Amino acid sequence: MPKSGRPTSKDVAQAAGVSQSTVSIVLAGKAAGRISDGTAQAVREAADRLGYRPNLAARSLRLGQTRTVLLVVPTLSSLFFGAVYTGAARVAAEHGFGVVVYPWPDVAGPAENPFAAAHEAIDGILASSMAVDVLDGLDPLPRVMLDSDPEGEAPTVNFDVAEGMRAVAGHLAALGHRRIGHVAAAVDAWTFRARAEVLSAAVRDLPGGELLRDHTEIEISAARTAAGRLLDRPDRPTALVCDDDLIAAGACKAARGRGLDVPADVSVTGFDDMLIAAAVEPELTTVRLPAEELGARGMAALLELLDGRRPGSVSLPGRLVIRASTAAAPRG
Amino acid sequence: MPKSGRPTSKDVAQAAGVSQSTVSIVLAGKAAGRISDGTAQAVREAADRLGYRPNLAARSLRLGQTRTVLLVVPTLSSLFFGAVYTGAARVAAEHGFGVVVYPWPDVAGPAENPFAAAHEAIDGILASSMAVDVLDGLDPLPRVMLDSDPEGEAPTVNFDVAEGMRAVAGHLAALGHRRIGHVAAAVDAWTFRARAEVLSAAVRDLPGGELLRDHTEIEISAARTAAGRLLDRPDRPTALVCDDDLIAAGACKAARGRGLDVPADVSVTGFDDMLIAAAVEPELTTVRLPAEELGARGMAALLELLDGRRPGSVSLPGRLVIRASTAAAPRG
DNA sequence: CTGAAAGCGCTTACAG
DNA sequence: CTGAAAGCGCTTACAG
Repeated sequence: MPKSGRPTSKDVAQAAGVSQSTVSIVLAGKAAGRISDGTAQAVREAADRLGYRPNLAARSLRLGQTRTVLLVVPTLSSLFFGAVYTGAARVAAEHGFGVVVYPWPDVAGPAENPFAAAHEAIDGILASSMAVDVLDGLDPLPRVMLDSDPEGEAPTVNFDVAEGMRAVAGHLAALGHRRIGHVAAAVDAWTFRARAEVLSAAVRDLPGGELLRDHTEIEISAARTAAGRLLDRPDRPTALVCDDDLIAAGACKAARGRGLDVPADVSVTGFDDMLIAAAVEPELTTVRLPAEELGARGMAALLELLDGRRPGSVSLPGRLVIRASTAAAPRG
Repeated sequence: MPKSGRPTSKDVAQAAGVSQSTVSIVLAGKAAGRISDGTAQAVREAADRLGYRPNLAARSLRLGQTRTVLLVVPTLSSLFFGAVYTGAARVAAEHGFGVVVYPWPDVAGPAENPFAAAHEAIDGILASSMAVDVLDGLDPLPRVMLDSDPEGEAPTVNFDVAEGMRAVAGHLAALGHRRIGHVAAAVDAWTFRARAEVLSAAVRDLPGGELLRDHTEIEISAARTAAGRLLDRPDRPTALVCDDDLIAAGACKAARGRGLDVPADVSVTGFDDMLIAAAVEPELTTVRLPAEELGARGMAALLELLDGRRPGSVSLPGRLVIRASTAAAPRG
């Protein structure tokens, strides 16, 4: 009978007429061959009756581990990271782990670091799409980097963005586009640097190819402005390759605002294939990035790491999804 | 000097030549008038030098509280809940609390309940947009309900959706619309029931008003189908009121697919004013719901509750945002 | 097959 | 102004 508040294992022990150790062993599922069936049964019944749930703080303290992982993402104002969380949480749950999301530095601000936070009681870290080195010199906890520079110390799980971007370039080249605008994300992250490099190389290798580049925040109205600058040039590109579906949505608005038809006058491509790609008209040709799988594979790798093994780095294929925002280049 | 792993307050005490209690008092910021400045200084230096951070599990165990709150949301596949989290986390951080997100039952599945999860070491619960009674009979932890039926036991923080829906109806009525279709969300939640009731009443009060209603998941292609059913009726509505911006995006596609212009032939309204409302063309007339403030006010209320006070229920105004998807009803 | 004891790292009365 | 001690609730060697 608990005096007050939540029952403890001591209360269960008393109710079942056994010792605290017996309760612990039974409820941990380690009774086999150690505790008689009758006793085990009595313990479980008492626990049920009292509504006993173990105090996790005490267990963590005793065990020196929390079975909780911190997922650091740049923002939750993007469906992408919701999907990463979902994948990570699913795999974690299968192994009795919880996932705590920490949007950083978006919400917490750069001053606070993820490890000074109140929910810092964690066993490991999964960090997605962080600017280079931003996590360096912080906590030495086991860590897997998602969608990040593979040159770092920690194991990575990445998308094959190079392949994705080459597919975009190939698709546009086949449609006869030669003068291509890159509406690039003004974000210091590995994935965007990789995309820019690959696109530059692909256009360079294209006979008569010419690349114009401008930068923008990943946000519709800023993207519209940046894309507009490209479209207002005398040597107007016939295709706009955008680093994100949101940027592509802005680029479509810029085109329409200038009386240009997408895709008849300008082709536009996105990247990610999030919800918005299929919401706008015309629906976007884009590269599908399996965000949920990124989270799932990342968590699997972190669990390996926590288990003392050394996971290999993983690269997940992206896939070109051809929809209605690309068409043959207009005759120049 | 820590033997291995993380330094503890004992290590800091030894390094500073003081007792563990002194370390605890100094680092908790309670030194004033109790510990000499020199000693306090020495403790802080030693802690810095060793890179000491308190073990949260131990602190939680000792204090009987975790300074962590669980935010239960139906899904993270919606920007709305990302915004709720952001607001809640900001207020929580100001009070030294952390927020753990738990998408339920979307990710965890209905079988698992939020309190059996590994990250269950929490002081209170913030639950947003849950189906009625779904949390009843679970953990008796202090709780605030967001965007939920105000008839329940727990304090609520809600949007004034009635006012928002009346504004939509008034706007359409002023534009001359009489035959109005409601593309309603097929989701068992207070907010959607409230919207349906208010819209029904508003159209009933409109001379010559007629309401047609169909239901859909909150998802573009399903919404397109549902809106299509309404548009295919012989008594085709001249306006489609949608329970969500995503549904409105689908409704626009349905209209366009039938050669109908939005807004010349059909007006369409959304609800929420999330990203997508300004991404599609025409941009959506919709009701802006301050999701971040919902999270912030909810957390403030929960903090009050945790503090032993009884917070009042709050209703946050929505605001009609008129954009390009509504226009005068076509002459019938 | 079961129990008594120790100890994880912290904070807080209490003693001096 | 500072220290020694107790105890939060758990799990795991160890003893019997």
